[in-house]
Amino acid sequence: MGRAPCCDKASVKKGPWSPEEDAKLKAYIEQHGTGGNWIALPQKIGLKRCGKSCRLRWLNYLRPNIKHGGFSEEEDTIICNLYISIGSRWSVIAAQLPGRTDNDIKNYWNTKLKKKLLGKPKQSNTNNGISPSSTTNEDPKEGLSNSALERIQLHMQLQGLHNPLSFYTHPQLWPKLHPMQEKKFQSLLPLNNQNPNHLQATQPPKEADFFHTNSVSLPYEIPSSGELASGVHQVSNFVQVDEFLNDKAEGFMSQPEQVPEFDCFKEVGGSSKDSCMWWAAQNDHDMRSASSSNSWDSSSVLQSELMFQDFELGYNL
DNA sequence: AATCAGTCCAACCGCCCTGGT
DNA sequence: TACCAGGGCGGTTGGACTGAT
Repeated sequence: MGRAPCCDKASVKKGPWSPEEDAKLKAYIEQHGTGGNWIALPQKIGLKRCGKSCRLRWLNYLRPNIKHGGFSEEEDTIICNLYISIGSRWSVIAAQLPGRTDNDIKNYWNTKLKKKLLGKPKQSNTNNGISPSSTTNEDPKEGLSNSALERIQLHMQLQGLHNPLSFYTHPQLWPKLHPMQEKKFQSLLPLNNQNPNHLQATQPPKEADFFHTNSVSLPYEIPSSGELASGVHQVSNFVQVDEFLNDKAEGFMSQPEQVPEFDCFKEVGGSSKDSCMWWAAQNDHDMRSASSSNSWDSSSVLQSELMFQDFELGYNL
């Protein structure tokens, strides 16, 4: 079975667009608009292209005011913050960057920015053995999504830490949760660990407990137990954290009173930009000077509805 | 000069969502 | 309410390009 194709694949042209095809498509849309039907559009103008292909070509290349390449540091900041907050929702991220397309941002992230931010695998201890490349394999179905892993890594770096686990040993660095989220987060903790004020374990975890609880195996190098200080915030099931990060956990959305300020936008547009400019130190990975502010407000995911509104504005040209 | 590996990015694929009937 | 077509989106692919050997 399977869904019927949107067009006759045998009779449509694939591959790179020719200047003539571009000109045809652009001229027609500028004059008549899309007519609300991409599927029928190529037949109208005599293009042997799939309607979806036309739509993609228009949105990603022919649309007016499209920018290609040359991402600024401010754009990097926005992309990074939004990726941490909402994950790989490229269309939403693109809506915050005028002239940028989701495809462009996605490509930029996958080919450049991710490497720039997470760094390449190193033998040194500058990133404590965490290897971005290692997050792309090793049976991801048993653990966190790659996206969630990257976001955790990025957030750790945003905290300006060499040792990712030290994040969990410094409660002052933990992200500020919205009361509703904190309540939900508490429900993910072991019963003996539900102190709403401290989010601290009552005893040090065993080695690698944090990453291996519930047989979830993470592709991280786990430090020795000696590196784990007491007070580690232990979560019983990391998959639940993945859901938490990915906004899958119930009870967070669609309640207007839960919509807080969107910190990352304040930082980008406001004066406290310092906390986002941490990659300026990318060459030496010296994050010690980075802001200690809790720039990652997990509740920012609650802003997705607002961002979708922006997205609509951005694409309803 | 030839070959290989890595990078980049335009374009495609296929699933999910939504609106119309 | 169920079904269907089209739109939207994220993930992936393939080919061109570049740099290293």
